[in-house]
Amino acid sequence: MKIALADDHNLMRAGFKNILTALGHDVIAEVEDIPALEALMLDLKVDLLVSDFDMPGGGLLPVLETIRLNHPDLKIIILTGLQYAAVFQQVLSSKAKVQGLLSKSVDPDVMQEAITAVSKTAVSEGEQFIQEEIRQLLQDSGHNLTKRERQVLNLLAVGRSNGEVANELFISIKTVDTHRMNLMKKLEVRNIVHLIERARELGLTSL
Amino acid sequence: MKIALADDHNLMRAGFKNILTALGHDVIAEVEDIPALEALMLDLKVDLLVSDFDMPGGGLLPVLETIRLNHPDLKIIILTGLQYAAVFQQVLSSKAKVQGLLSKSVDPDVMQEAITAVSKTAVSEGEQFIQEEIRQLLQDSGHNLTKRERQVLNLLAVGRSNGEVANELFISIKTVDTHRMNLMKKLEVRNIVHLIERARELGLTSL
DNA sequence: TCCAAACTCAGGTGATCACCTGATAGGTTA
DNA sequence: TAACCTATCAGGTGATCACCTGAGTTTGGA
Repeated sequence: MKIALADDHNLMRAGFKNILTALGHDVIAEVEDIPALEALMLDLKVDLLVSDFDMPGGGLLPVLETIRLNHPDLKIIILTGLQYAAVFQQVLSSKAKVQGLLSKSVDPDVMQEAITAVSKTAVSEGEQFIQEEIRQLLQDSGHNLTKRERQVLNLLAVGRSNGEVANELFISIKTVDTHRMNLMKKLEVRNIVHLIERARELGLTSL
Repeated sequence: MKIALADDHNLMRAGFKNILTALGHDVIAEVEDIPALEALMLDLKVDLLVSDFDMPGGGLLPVLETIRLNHPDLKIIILTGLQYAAVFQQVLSSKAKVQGLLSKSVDPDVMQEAITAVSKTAVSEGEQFIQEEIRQLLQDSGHNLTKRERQVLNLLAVGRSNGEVANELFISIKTVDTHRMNLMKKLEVRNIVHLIERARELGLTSL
């Protein structure tokens, strides 16, 4: 199996490479940020892409979606050190059609299992190998914010005041206030700091 | 060289192990959280401890300080994925007398360099191998919060209001207000969200 | 087409925040 | 001893937050 590796941590990459090589695969390319990944996949042909989720240089998913267009059969396994339910949801529901989702704390054994499982089924079948812990986490998280509420939350999370949010979204301060109140009710908090904190935990902000 | 490895990410550990083994060292123990590390080092004799900084189960440095008491000659290299100046400062100024400080994005080559350098000098000499990037970061960061200001900041960072901080520290709300104002001046921000954010960037909070 | 949800906005209230000046007291260092 | 920093607290002001009720409009789905 020919594999491309993406991770911004050298040591992590070196580790993967060793593990993957030990499993009999060929790591034929490595990159350490999003732009490099995008460039690499323009003309490279690999069977599997193993990529870290949080790398510098942009969002991973949009790039993966682009890559997917030219590589309909490429298997993709994503690793992440993050523990936010919504991150996982984003990954799983992305048009990039990711086949595997693992936490970095995963056992090498489970990783091998994931690779085996992923390599056996075609991308078109839509099968996904999701680590047990992640599956659990996804079940536990229940939130249902509206589009507008997410927008407001994102702006609040980067330190905007009610007034500033109102200006940026072209709505009244009072409307922002209402959204904020609804957000706090839904997320069960009583001040901004906790609101932001909770939002991050759920991965609702744009990080 | 007999080495103990501590990291909560299995893959990372596996990677280290491969690299270290390739360099001719013996990884004779691995742990994945702070309590396990503490327990392990009670009676284990190794030459070098390679440890991740941010692991579950408590703060690393206090445990290292305890370990140091029984292992005056133990070499310690710390790795971290965090990019906060104060984290580095804490590590470097700790009584644990850490010999090496590396980012996880470090080159395996540099890691080898670090191990070599560390293994050559005695702990008592106080030499420290610090990765170039970290050295840079340390130079760029200039802040000087007082003890009380740190306390207040830590409480604010976990979502306490002025009044709550006042109660917990047995001081007046007005005093808290003054501290808060001074904090905002020193950290050059204009509201709590940014204050907390900035504090985290600098690693001033207790994470 | 009709309902429910989402989005919008207003009015009001008390608490808290952000910002200021000024003051007292203890500790450190020059 | 003087200068300085730290920590404490007070008074005040305008802005914002947290919380509530109520209500009109738009939108999407049944």
